[in-house]
Amino acid sequence: MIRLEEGQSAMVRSAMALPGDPAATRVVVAMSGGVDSTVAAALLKGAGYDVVGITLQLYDAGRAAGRKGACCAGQDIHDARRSAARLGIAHYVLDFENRFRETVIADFADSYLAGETPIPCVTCNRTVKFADLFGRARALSAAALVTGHYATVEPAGNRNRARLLTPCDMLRDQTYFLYGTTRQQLAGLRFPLGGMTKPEIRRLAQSFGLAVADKPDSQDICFVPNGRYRDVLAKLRPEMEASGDIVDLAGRVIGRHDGVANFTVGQRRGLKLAGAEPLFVVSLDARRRRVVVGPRAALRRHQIWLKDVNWLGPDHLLTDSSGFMAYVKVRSTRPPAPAQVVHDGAAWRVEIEGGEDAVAPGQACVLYERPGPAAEVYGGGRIASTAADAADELPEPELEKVQ
RNA sequence: UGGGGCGUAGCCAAGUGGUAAGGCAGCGGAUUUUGAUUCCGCCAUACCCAGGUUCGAAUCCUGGCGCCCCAG
Repeated sequence: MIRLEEGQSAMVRSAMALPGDPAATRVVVAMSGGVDSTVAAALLKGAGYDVVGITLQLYDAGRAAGRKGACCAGQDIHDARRSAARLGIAHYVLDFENRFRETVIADFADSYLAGETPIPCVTCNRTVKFADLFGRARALSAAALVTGHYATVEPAGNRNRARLLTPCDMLRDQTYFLYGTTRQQLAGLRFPLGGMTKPEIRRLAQSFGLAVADKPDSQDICFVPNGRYRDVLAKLRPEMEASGDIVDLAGRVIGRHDGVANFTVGQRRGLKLAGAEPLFVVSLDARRRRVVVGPRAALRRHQIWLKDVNWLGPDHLLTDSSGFMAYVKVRSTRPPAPAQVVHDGAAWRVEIEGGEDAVAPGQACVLYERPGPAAEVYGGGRIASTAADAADELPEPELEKVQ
């Protein structure tokens, strides 16, 4: 039985921001089998909610069985089931394999085929987790769907929309993977770990006597065994194994590669080209099966065009045709950078003040109110294309310097 | 076959008598709920070959072999 201190319990209820008696309030917790979502379930149970745990089986359980750091198959499902039993909550495992294959994995493969670098986690969150799983939660009369993400949902309250905010523990910020969540989804979502730090979660897991307390954090793409995403692609889309030329910035052929999908913008390793200085992938040309490489200085980008934008921020920001100021992230692991965002009809353009290196089409560009914790996530989109700077020219002095 | 130069790890390259720098590539690890980046570690008992000089040679000498340049 999980017991929380009175203060803790109040904190959890406050974070959940649900009306009514917790005991009469059902919440569905998406339990991946990892520490975070397990502690989330434990906290809710401890705070008195009617907790139902759901674990999704997303891909071939056999292949990933026993693999550390995965989620949503094999060992992780067992971990989730065992944790739920220990917490004394109802628990269901739902087979979403087909749905996951048709949406997340298919999109993953198509994106690579187009010469992009996809983020399957973003697709998974907005479709399988927050659409399909959400539907099941509603069918169970749940007041909210809860996950172990490090992020914060601020319910609508008097405002006409819920807000997505960065968490307290910016080292664990997962909003980069959540920008695609719709306003409607957001209204029914809760992330109770948003106010806590990872070390705190580990300690809580210990104190609750959870077997997963020391389980390693998940990493790598969950449905890719051994981190070799190429093997998965080769099975799904054999045509992606086609070899092609590696060319320099001037278009000269300087090597061969064995499949565009093995590379992403900014990548250094695997080119097998020895030179005076390291070479990086500057762009991919899927149509001509070309990998364009250049020196580090050629990676800098100041301008980005977005597609499939999901807007979560205040609508008044979109009324000014000259755009608005925001802080943007083009990868999960770097702090957001100041930028001007111009929204012109269907087109979204982002001008990053200092530029960012290695901006890969297919990756996400997420817009923030400001850097740091408790900052609003304005939304974001997929990176469609990029330009070195506003004038669409490479910065000459830098290029000369490296030659 | 006159003259000159060069031959050091997969590539480039430092080292001119004292017991093999560095970069690139590669491999391994750390970091990372995507892909990358980054960081750390590993990576020539061996310096084209054979003799010789020397306490000691990749470094000096002799002879091969192989490249390159100039000249005719």
